[in-house]
Amino acid sequence: MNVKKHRHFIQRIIDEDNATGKFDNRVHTRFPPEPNGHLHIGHAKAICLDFGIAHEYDGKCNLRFDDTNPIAEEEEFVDAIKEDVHWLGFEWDNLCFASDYFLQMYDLAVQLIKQGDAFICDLTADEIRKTRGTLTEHGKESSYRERTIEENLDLFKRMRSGEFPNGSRTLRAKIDMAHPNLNMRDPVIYRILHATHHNTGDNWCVYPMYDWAHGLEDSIEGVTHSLCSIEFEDHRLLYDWYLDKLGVYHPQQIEFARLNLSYTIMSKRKLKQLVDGGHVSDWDDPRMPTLSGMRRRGFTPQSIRDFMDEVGIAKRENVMEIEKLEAILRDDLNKRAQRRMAVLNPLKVIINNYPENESEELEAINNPEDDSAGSRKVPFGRELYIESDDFMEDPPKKFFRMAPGREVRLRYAYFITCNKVIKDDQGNIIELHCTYDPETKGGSAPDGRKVKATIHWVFAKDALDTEVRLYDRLFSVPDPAAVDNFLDVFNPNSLTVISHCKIEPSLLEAEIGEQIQFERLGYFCKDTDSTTETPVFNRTVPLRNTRAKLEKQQHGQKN
RNA sequence: UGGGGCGUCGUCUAAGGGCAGGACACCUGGUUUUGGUCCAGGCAGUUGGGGUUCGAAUCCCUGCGCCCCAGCCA
Repeated sequence: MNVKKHRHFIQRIIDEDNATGKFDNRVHTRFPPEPNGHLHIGHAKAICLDFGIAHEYDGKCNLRFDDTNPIAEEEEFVDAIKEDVHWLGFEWDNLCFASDYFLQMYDLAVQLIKQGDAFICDLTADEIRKTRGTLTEHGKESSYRERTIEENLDLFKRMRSGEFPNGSRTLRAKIDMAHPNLNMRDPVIYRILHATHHNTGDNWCVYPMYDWAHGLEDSIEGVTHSLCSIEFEDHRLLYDWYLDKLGVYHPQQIEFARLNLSYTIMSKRKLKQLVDGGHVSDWDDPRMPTLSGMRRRGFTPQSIRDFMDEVGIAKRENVMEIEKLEAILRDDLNKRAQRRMAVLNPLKVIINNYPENESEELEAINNPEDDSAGSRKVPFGRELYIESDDFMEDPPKKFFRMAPGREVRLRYAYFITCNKVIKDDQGNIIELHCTYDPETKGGSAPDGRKVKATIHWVFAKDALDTEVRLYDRLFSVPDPAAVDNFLDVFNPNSLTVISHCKIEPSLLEAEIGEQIQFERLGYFCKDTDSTTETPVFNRTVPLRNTRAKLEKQQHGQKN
C-alpha cells in the first residue's frame, strides 16, 4: 500500500524552501493567462500544476489575467478562460488583473528612473532592433541613454499624458548593451499604445512590457513560486534584476517544460488562424485542442486531470502521444458512460418469421462496469436496422459478423440467421431477410449453442433519426508545427458528418454533453447544435478496435 | 559562433551512489451477450569516451546531439 509517490523537481524545491523557511512556509502560486484566445490542453498542464501545488501545500493560487497588451486582448476571452478553469475543476483564491496594478507599476517605473536605472529612448522599433546587436556581437548604447533624470521624468510623464504618438518613445532599463543575455540589453519597459483596454478603457496610453509587469504582479500578489514554461528561463535574470533594483518582495520563478501533443498544435497564434480562416467552426470546434473544444467533444475534466498526472513535470522537451490521451479518456468514459445502441450506417433487416405489427421490450444493461446504472427496456420487432459494416455477402476468413446462412446474436435480443440478400439495380445491398429463433430471447440459446458475433441494432419503427459527427486528428502528420505551413497538413478528414443515423428512443432524453457509449462504436455526446427535430451527436473517441487495426495491417501488407 | 537549458524503452516518466521500474504503444494467450472492458505473459532504454568508486543513469572531465533567445508579443 503506502507507495511513496514520486516528487517532481518543483515539489522538491518547495519542500526545501519550506525546510529553510524561505517564504515563511507559505506557498502561493498563480495561473497567469493572457486573454487573447481560448485556453488549450497545454494550459491545462500549467493549471493543474499551479492549482495542484497550492492545494497540496495548503496554499493559495490566483487566477491572474496578464492583460498588458490591449491590442490583442478581449473581455470575451476573460469569460471563456474563467469558465474553462472552473470546468477543469479548480477554484481560484483571488481573481486578479495585471491592469489593476497599472498605477503601481507606473510609480515603480518612476522610482527606477529616479534611481538612474531607466531612461526614455527616442529610437524607433527598427533602430532599437538594429542596435541590439546579435547573438555574437554586442549591442550599441542608445544616444538617449544619458539623459538627465529630470528630463526622463518629464518625458515619461508626458508619455503617459498622451503627448506622443505610438512608437515614438519607450522607457528602457539601463543595464548593459554588451550583455550575453539579449534580454539584458536595455530592454523596453513601457511602450506608447493609444488603444482602448478591455479593463481600463482609455485611462492609459502607455503599457508595460511582460518582463516588467510579470514580476511586479507576482510581487504585489505575494506569490512565492512563479511557475512558467521553459522559454522564460532566459528572462529570469531580468525578472530578478527588476525586483532587486526596486527592492520589493521577490518571488522565485521556476520553469518547466510545456506540453506538446502529437498530431496537433498548441500555438495560440495558429489556433486563432484556424478559427479566423474558417478551417474550424470556432474556438470550441470539437476538433480543437482547446478546453472549450474538448469539453464540447465530450472529454471529461477528470480525464484531462488524469492525463496531466501521467504527463509529469520535468524540464526536458516532450511530445505526448495523442493515443495516451485517448487511452486515459476511454478509461474514464468506460466507467461512467451508459451504453446505448445506435446505427451509423443503417441496413434494413426484416425478420420474416416475426409476427407483423407486433413488438416487445427487451431488457438491456446500462453499464456493465457499474451495477448502479441499472437497466432499460429497448423495443424490438420485425424490422430493424443494423450497421451495414456488420454484414458481408462474401466474408473473408476473419470476419465473424453477419453473412448469408450464418447465425449471429442481436445484442440483448435473439439469434438471427440471414437467408436472403435484397439488392437494388446497381447491386447495392438494401435489405436483408432473416429468421430468428424465438428460443434465444435475451441472447442465449437453451441448447447451449454459440455464435461468433454479437451485433447491435435498432428497432426501425421507434428509431430516432440523428446526425452524427465523427472526428479525426486535426493534422495528418505527428508534428504539424515542424511543417513550413501547418495549413498544408490540416487533415481534410478531421470531420465526417453522417446524417440519418438511427438511435434507440431512450436517447431522446440525453442531455447536452452527457457521455454515452454507443455499443461497439465509441463514446459520444449530444452536441450544442442539437435541435428538437434533429439531435446531433459528437463522437468523442472510438472504442479500441483490434478488428479494424488488424484489417488495416493486412491491407497495408497487400500494398 | 554568445548566452540559457535539456539528453533513460517507439512515446512520456521513475530510480538522486546499491536489482534500470511504471504507463501508453506494440506482440502472445485467456475470459466475455460490445472484435469493448478485464486478466496473464512478452518485446523494448540510460547520448559517445574517459575518470572517481567495492559499486555510476546518478558524481567529475571531455566530446556529440537537440531546444530556446536578436517583438515597442506574452
